[in-house]
Amino acid sequence: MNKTGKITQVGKNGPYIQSERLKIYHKHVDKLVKDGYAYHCFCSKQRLEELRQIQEANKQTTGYDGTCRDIPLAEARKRVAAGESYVIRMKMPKTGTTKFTDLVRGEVEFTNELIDDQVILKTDGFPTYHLAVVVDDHLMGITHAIRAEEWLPSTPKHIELYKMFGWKSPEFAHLSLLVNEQRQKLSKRHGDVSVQDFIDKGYLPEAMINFIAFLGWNPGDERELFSLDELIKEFDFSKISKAAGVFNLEKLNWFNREYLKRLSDDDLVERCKLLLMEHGQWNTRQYDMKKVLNLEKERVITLRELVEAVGFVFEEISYDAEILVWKKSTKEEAKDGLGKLADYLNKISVRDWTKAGLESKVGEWMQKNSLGIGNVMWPMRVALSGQKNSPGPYEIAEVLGKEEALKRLRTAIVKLLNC
RNA sequence: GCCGCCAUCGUCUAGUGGUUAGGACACGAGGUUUUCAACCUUGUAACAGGGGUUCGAUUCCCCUUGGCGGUACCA
Repeated sequence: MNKTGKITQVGKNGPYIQSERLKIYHKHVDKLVKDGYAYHCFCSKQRLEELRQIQEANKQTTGYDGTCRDIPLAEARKRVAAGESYVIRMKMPKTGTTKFTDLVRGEVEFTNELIDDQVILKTDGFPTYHLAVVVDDHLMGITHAIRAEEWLPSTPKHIELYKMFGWKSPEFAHLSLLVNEQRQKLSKRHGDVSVQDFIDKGYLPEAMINFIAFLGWNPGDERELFSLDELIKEFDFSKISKAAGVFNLEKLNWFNREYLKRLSDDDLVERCKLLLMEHGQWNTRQYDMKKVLNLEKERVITLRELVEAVGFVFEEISYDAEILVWKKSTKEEAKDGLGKLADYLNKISVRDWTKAGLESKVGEWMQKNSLGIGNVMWPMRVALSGQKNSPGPYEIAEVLGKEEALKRLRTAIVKLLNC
């Protein structure tokens, strides 16, 4: 895909757009018809519909009844020339079974008689998937058809088509479905979300890949964190599980947090860039983005949550004065402590204004003056963040810088005076 | 209905003819902690049921049950 979202040609077996391959499909269908492996079917949709209803009413296997199967080719051609509309169906053998070895399921066998004469070319001249997949895969040199389990029942049709063309069929591997909490196949119709939705929410691609890969595969030992390269290196069909996997959001969240934690500062900033721009917080020179993002990195699940969580750094904070008071403390103590703290902090040089510097200096100062959690630590943290729950006071102070931190402390003191 | 696939903790799974059935997520408890997270310790929790085969089955076979998928001029 290019920047405008248009699919561009990459391989050397193109064209890759179905409408541009119509001639190819027609050529192959013609061959099948000529060889007696496919036939024109003139049955109307209406007749087919009625047929199915009757079959259902009689509890029979539904499927095409073969009405047009034995129309001589010459006659069929005449009817086509006369303008009758038609489709082309493949002529499934009526006897025997189709057996194949699936790379994940092992031997699978289907009774041919029960398999429908599948439409391979529609009235509008387009192929159905069944024809297209076989023709394309062969022409494009596909060696392994790896697809979801929902295709397993139509595989005999594909194998039969390969035989009709005289081609070698690829290896088949039918992967178990990914299902939702209700254990149904994941689909938009059930309100399930797409990969793009997760990316938009700020899930990391590598976490998604790791998570999904482990839904149905694992290395056989207890390792869980795998990069794409490692997955490729260790992958083995025999280790794919056959049961459907439930898409478990909790586990994805865990993976995402693990990957988030491991991101380098630079990488983290880069990945949050777009999100920060959305919030109008990208071009603020005032703060060091690496430090800002590190503030909340270990407390959130997604990048979007991260950016939202650090909002308090950039925005004017508003909060209830009451939360400045620690649960085991009083308003007076908070006010008093905050006042003393502001005076003390004012004397600290900008050079010492780091998390570690503040921690040791303020710690020492508190000890000397018998101050602590209730009158300093808690109110300070709330004054800086405006939140009951937040990162620690010293790290926020460092990020905000001396000037902004002191401003927020003074605001808090005023708030306490007025309530 | 018919055809097919599948079946170990709630979830993802490891595992073997004889194991205290292991791990991870989630959950519970305790610890650490100025809050929330994080972190550490720890706990609860599974072989769907019934028949075989076998000295012995969670493991191999059959049946049942259950779940899912397919049954289109969709993919």
